[in-house]
Amino acid sequence: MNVIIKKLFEDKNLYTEKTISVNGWVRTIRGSKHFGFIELNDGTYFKGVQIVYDDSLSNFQEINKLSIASAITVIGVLILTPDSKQPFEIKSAKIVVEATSNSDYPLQKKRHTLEYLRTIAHLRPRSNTFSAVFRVRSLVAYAVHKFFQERAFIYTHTPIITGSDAEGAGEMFKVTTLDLLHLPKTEDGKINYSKDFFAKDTNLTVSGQLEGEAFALAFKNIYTFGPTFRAENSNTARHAAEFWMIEPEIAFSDLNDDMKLAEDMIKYIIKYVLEHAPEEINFFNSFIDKELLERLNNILNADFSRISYTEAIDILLKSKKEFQYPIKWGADLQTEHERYITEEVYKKPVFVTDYPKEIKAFYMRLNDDKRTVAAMDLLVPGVGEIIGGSQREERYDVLVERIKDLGLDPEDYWWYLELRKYGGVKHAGFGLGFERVIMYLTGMGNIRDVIPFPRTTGSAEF
RNA sequence: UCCUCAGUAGCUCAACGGUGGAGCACUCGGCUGUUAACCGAUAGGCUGUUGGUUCGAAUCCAACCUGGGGAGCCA
Repeated sequence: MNVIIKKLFEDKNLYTEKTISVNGWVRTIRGSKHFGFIELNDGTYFKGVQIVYDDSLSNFQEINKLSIASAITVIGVLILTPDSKQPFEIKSAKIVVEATSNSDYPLQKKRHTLEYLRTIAHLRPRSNTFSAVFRVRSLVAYAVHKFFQERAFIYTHTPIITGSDAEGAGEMFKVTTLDLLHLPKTEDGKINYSKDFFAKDTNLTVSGQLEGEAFALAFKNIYTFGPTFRAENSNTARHAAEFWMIEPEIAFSDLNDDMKLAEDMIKYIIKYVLEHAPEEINFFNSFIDKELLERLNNILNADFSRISYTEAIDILLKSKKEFQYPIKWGADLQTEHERYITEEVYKKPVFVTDYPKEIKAFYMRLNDDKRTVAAMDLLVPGVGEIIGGSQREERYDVLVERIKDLGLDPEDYWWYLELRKYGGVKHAGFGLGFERVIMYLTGMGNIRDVIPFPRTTGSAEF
């Protein structure tokens, strides 16, 4: 009976004293003259199973010389070992070598730096750390869907290639089939996009929000979950050129409903991962971030704080702390300000709301004070901004004014504006950086280490 | 893009103006319960690149390349 290792850990009693077979790769091997031990990992579980072998095997010499990463099939009996480090092991009766490896295998039986592991992105998922990271990543993706589906949200696939170049969320990657060496030009010397594949200028999406709003005004509650692209020349541990974003959009809802949804979702995800990946979380708590478990548990039991931008400015002014950047109403909060508020003042996630309209996007709803908009950022200790959202401007005339104020052309937003003409109720939404959630849940400090094959400025290997 | 730190054996690091070392890994040998196994031996290098200073440069200087940390931009 062939069994995956995950099953062995889930229900070891079912297999105790039974003959089973397992497939897997050799993580480490400790051989001596007449017997030896193999730690076998098949990828289905964070931990591996210990294989005991001795010279009763016909191919004992071959097995004893296996190098790390060799693939084998083991047939043997599962034996409980309550006095050892591992709960059970397999006493092998037969070991078949399925694929050999080489002595120059770059992953050694020792600690490697994360920087080195990045240079071998094709092999790093076999390491403990990355095995745990990507197993958690898979779980979180599932938890996101589960959370929304349980609440009757419609999963919406917004376009990856977008014709709207005015989403305003950053530099975009151009999409074209034009011959870059022989670009067609118009009479005034500009590139003639009418000759391009889509007969217009197109880019990779920086947000599915505008299309998401269209669907929210048809399905009430929707969410997107897909790849997002930013061509910013960012060089930080929190930015990637290609990342995944979750963007719920809820109709008949205001900013408070939006924040409630965000808080519920974050807590749901944390709870789900704590329940379904205890081995991985314990590993992160031991080797990556000693305070991870405590922090995650605290969040489950605490209400997220909510303060307005204006209150945040007051707190910063009264803090008497020396900041590199001056505090002034109207200026955007700097990273050092955000960190102070979430890490030192509140020591937990904080929603900051109602920012000055000048520093936020055109689609955010203008508050009655005419100075601020119904925006919210969720700041969390260690990672910074994890969510950015707002109530959307549903008033046609106000929205047109805002578009014009920012020097944009209402013509470019014709369909977005039309949504306000036909049953355009109040609605709100937010964008959640998927990778930033993974960072928060694992304690990993660099976004490059929570994406299987990360794309960042100057780097698209693999 | 800016600031800052660092590039030495496969990996992690030492040597900081005067003949480049260690641990681990690899290879070989030993070992009857290991679990980052242990013990012994062998081997492994044009010190990121290019130029400069010097009798002499891994070491000092400059530029570039690559990577880390911070900032801006944001998710």
